[in-house]
Amino acid sequence: METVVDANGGSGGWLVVAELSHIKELVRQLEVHLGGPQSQELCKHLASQISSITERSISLITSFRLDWPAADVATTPSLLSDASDAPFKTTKKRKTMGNKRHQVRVSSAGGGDNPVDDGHSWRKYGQKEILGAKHPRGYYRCTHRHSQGCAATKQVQRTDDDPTLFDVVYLGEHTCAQRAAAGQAATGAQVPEHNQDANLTVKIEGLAVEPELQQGFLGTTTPFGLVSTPASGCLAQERGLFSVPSPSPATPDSNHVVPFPPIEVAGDEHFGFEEVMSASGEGVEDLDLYISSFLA
DNA sequence: TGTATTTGACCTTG
DNA sequence: CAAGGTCAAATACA
Repeated sequence: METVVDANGGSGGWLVVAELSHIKELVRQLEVHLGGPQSQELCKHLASQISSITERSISLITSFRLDWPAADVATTPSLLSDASDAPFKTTKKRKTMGNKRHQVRVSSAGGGDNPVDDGHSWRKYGQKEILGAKHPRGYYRCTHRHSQGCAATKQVQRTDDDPTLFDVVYLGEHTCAQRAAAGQAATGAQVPEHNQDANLTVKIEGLAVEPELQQGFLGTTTPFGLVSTPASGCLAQERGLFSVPSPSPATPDSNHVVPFPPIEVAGDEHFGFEEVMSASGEGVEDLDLYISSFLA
């Protein structure tokens, strides 16, 4: 199993997260050793490490901001604005159901139309040709829409430049009690077809820094901060904690689904990772502030 | 036979 | 009015 996770088509996003995770750990150590017997030397050493890692993170952030594909640049500004929630390359702003919106970019090596089993069972209810896009957009709603009134929907669209890549937009919150089923879905119990999680690559457009996710995400000890703990509920699943079938060894031709918090666009209490990256263009001091918030 | 998908029509929004 | 989003009848599939 090989896991390819990415913020912008490279490995920079995860590297930054790994670095930030490292910083957080160092800060924790710093707090522990403050006032201790050898605190001065130790704290100096830790502070110096924090400083150098922070600088590395800054350069990483800066570099993959420059690496942004044109399509993403076209899309991203709208994602950062509450007033504009048009997905992908659209020119029209349209109000869609619910306030919650997350976008992830997912790749399917299997080549199917449904790129990822995200732990929920979805029912397709429409498909539409989108102006300016080479591929139609598929519309999915939660299978439990009628039985439990679950309002979650998602939109899946192949990217223009890479047919194996999908942009997936999650809209609305899952209110269904599908938690148990979601766990089973990783083993193929709930999703009747297109369950390709044995052959998947997930590329992350960005991440939201949510308190509960920070803890799981940054506090993890797995490589690149992959969260292997089960999601705490339907909501957490919906927020993009993709199911992880098994942490098996990497092989060149297979991937597994990666848990990762996708962009959360609407939500006052959260800020997106891309906002952090935007801040990098406005000076290091601002960025440090953002990173501080990130770690807070 | 029940459930999921397809697809054209209709609705909503800017 | 154009384009995105949803509905629902027809169809496919297990």
